[in-house]
Amino acid sequence: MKYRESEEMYLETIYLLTQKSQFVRSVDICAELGYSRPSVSRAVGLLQKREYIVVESNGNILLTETGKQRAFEIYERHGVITKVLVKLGANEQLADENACRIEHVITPELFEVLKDYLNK
Amino acid sequence: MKYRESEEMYLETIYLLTQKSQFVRSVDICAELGYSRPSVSRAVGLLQKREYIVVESNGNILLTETGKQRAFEIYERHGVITKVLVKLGANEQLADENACRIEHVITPELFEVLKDYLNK
DNA sequence: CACAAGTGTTAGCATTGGCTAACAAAAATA
DNA sequence: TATTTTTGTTAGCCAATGCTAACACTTGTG
Repeated sequence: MKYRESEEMYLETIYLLTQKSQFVRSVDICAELGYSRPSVSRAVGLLQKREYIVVESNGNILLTETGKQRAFEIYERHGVITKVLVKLGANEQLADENACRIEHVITPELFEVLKDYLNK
Repeated sequence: MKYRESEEMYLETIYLLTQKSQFVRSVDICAELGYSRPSVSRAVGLLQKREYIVVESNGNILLTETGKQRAFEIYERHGVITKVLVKLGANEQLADENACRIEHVITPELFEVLKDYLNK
């Protein structure tokens, strides 16, 4: 039904954490997002069911190919939007904060427009 | 808890409908938003409880001062965002569609930045 | 080894916000 | 006038998503 904003945040977070540590556990996501363990636990379960991640027996969380792809898309959107906002006059912090919200709602077509804008 | 996106959509819709017809009933909102009567009925009840609208005995819906203010803010955000997106290269339709989503999530600070961008 | 701390899960609550089914009242039409 | 249509409401379903309380298992340390 909805665009599942929270799912995207979880994926993006896992992607970012994977960049820096190889080992990502539920509790790391809690720390990063500031959510409770039960909330993250359930979200992780859903991501698993939707085959975006695999959870190893030791608790290590890995992105599947699909998950990686999806996560990267979001990460990329985030970067592009941030740069656009900075170009429009926002400071880094403001741009980043708003990119974080906008990244979940724009259409793919608009994303293309924004990319073109950056490259021109 | 959340930014109550749907509340904003309802307010904006009522505002727009008011512009063209003076008389706005629940069923008009249904038509405009494509939601069911019960959904709109509940939303109207909430807007009333929150004192953004008044519903007359004949079913006519009026924005209160607060509601008008709030609705106009959203409407204004919508316009500004649309213009910005067009300036960045989106066509009218795409810009409008995305403005509709973005308008609910950006911070007031970013809105100021966007306004400045348009006026420079 | 024993207890404490860390980590994950289960159960269950709350809110937002869409829906259908079904009913009631008002308005329009035959 | 009588029937149909329109409109609004009530009841209750469902998914997403946050939370706390409480339990269990693992790990690490005195």
